[in-house]
Amino acid sequence: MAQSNPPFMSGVPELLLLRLLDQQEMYGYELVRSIRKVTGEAISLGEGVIYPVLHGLEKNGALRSRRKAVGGRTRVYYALTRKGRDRLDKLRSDWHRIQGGITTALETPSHA
Amino acid sequence: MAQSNPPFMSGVPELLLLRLLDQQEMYGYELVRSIRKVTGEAISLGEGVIYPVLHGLEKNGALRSRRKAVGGRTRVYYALTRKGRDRLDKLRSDWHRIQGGITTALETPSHA
DNA sequence: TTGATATACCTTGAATTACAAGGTATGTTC
DNA sequence: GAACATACCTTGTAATTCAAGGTATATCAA
Repeated sequence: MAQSNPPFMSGVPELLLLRLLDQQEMYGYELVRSIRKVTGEAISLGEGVIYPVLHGLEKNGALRSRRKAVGGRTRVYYALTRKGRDRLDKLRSDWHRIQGGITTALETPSHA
Repeated sequence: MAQSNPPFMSGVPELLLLRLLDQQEMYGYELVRSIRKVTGEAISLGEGVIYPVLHGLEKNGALRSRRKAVGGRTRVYYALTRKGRDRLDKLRSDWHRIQGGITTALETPSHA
C-alpha cells in the first residue's frame, strides 16, 4: 500500500524542513502541522516522513538538536547549522531550475 | 554511482513525455533530445530513463506505438491514447498543486 | 478512575523509480 | 575502414517516500 514516491515529491520534505528551520527552531510534531499550513494545505507530510529526514539531516551535519522540557513533556528542537543553510541554498536553486524547466515545457504552445 | 532520485525529479519524466507526445508522435531517441530543448536545457534525461518509462506507459495503455522505417533505419513512434491524455491531465494538476504549495512556502516572509 | 483525545517521539517494511553503465546494430562521414 | 551519430534496449543499484504500527505522557470529561 505504500504509494511510494508519488509524483513530484522527491526532495520536497528536505527542502521544506530546511526552509522552516531557517526561520526558527522547531520540533518534529510541530513541523508536521506547520508544513500543511505554509503550503496552503497543498502538501501534507506524515511523521513517518519527517522524523527520518530530520535524523538524516542531523547525522550529516545540516541540523543540530537539543531536548527541551515543556510542560512536563519533552520536545526535540532542531536548528539549522551553517551546512544546513548551504544545503538549503543548493536545494532552492535546484528547485528553481527544475520548476522553470517544467513550466517552460508545459507552456510551449501545442503547435510548436 | 546511481545518484538516484535526485531532488525534485520524481514523476517528471512521465509528465514531460506525455506532454510532448500530446503534441505529436515521436520516437525515443528524439524525445531524449527534445526534452533538453523544451526545458531550456534545465532538464536532461538519458535513454536509461526514457525507454523504461515509455514501455511502462505503453503497457498500462497510456501510449500506443508503431514501428516505422525511415531511411533504412527503424524507429518506434509513440502516440498518446485517451488514457494517456487523462493521465497527463492528472499529472499536470498534481504538478500545479505541489508547485504552488512549495512556492507559497518558500515565499513566506522569514519573520512570519 | 476510567476512557478518550491530543501531544510527542519513534521504527519497520514495501514499493517505486531515476540513474549510470553497458550492450547491440545500422547509417554516415572522413 | 575508422570514427561518429543514430536508434534501440536491459541490468543493478540506490535513494527515499509512505502507510502502518508502536510507546508514553498530559489533559479533560463522564
